[in-house]
Amino acid sequence: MDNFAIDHNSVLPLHLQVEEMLRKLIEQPEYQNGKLLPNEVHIARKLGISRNTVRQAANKLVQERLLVRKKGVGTKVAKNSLTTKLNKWTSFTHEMDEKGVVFKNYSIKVSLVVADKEICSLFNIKEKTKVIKLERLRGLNKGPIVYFISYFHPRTGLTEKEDFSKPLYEKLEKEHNVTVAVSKEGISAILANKNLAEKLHIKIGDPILFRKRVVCDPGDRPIEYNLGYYRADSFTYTIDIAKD
Amino acid sequence: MDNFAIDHNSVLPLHLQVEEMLRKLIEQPEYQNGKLLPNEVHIARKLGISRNTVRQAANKLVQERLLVRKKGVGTKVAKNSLTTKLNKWTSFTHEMDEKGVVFKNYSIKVSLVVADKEICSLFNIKEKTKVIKLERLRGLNKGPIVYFISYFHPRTGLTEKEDFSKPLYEKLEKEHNVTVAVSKEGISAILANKNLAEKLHIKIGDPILFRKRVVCDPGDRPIEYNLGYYRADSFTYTIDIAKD
DNA sequence: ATTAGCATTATGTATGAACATATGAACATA
DNA sequence: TATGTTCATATGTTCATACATAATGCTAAT
Repeated sequence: MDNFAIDHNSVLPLHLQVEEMLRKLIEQPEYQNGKLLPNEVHIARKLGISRNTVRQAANKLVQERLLVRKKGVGTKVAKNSLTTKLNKWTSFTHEMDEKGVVFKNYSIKVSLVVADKEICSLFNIKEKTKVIKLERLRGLNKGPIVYFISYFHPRTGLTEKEDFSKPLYEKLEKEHNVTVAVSKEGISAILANKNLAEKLHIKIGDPILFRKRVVCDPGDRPIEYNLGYYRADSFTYTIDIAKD
Repeated sequence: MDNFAIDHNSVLPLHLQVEEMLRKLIEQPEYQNGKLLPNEVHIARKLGISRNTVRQAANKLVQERLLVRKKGVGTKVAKNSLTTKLNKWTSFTHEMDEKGVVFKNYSIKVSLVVADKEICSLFNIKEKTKVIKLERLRGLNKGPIVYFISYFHPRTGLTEKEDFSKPLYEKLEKEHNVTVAVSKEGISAILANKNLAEKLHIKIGDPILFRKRVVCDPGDRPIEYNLGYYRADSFTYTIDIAKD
């Protein structure tokens, strides 16, 4: 911390600078081993900024469970128990949202296909019924992250000519009066085959997080059958089992 | 909001009072439909408190993804997309931690059992080797939440006489010099049988979140084989797939 | 020796003020 | 019509300050 300086002229807000500083600081073995961090007042004075700003920065790390504070005692690095690093992915997407960096579509393909047995029994429709199939490759600017395949129940009224570049669930709600709620999910890990490897810009045999999902309306009627293939590097996945 | 008053004499901090107020406020249909909340300055003036305190309260909800703020525009309720309510469980446990309310053991049973085939192959030990089996029923004051069964690799040096009421992984690190890191997890949902229903205080047939987990040391050698049966009501589970 | 109480320390809560910056609307100009 | 300009607005950042409260250890009274 000693050889670290705040740049008051930087476009980066002070609290973000301090946050970065703290992240680096707490990597040091002493702090990993449970030594108390310098106290807030001390840090503030040392960096020549307000205590509030230091707190604002530290709050972020507390929120991420990297730090634990104890009134009257001090602040230290959280025991690296199993829960550490847990919220990496969710907070990542949230931050992207906040900064306006959004998931974008790399490519979209819409087709009308004959539903296979699994889909027919899931959707409870006659065999050989045709359904809309949507394939999307999505990711950030730096590259694709997930490859989605979706099948939609005829009930949705979606057609082949639909503009699928708009946000999907928003579209369903607004234009087709269909509200959604996930009901069942299953996840597993698979290895990339040639097709997936090319799409996701990874090597054949690289790990992929595979998610199978049935999206239903509030009445628990299936709306969408969704297959997601995620690049597994640095990926944290969250499932919601809550019913209410 | 109008018929709401701040109690400066309450033991409850102001920001918590405001937080509660906001939670109630945003349940109203108008705000659910996208209407902007009253702005921070207005709320502050109205309640007779500082804007910072209002912000502190609102921050919590932003953090939970219940609210979204937009500079120069205002604050409104987040679109209830699929991610809403996602972090309920993790944030719940975190808050319990902060308040010192901890998971406690309802019952503990330790035994020495002959490892079955699955465990032997997983632990890479000879068939019929005996291993320590630990059964724990854990939860909060209001009742049990999870039933764990753990099998430990002989390498850990754990014995039948061990005091398992202490924190498990802490114990392994300090007393047995074994550091842990989860390596593989699988989760699924099952229905409660008679045994589980009795243990978890639920009805037979109620949903249970089943987690199978192999806990390894940093060298990726298996330490523990863990089966967890979680009450599935209001339960949100998070998996970390990241490797680094 | 044990305990009650006190001082110290660090975080927790709260205030009020000021300026920065993004947004969108109204207005003006080319 | 299209493009700037300005302005009001609401959130974002930062500051200095004050007091509350929990934890810890020391000290003095029992």
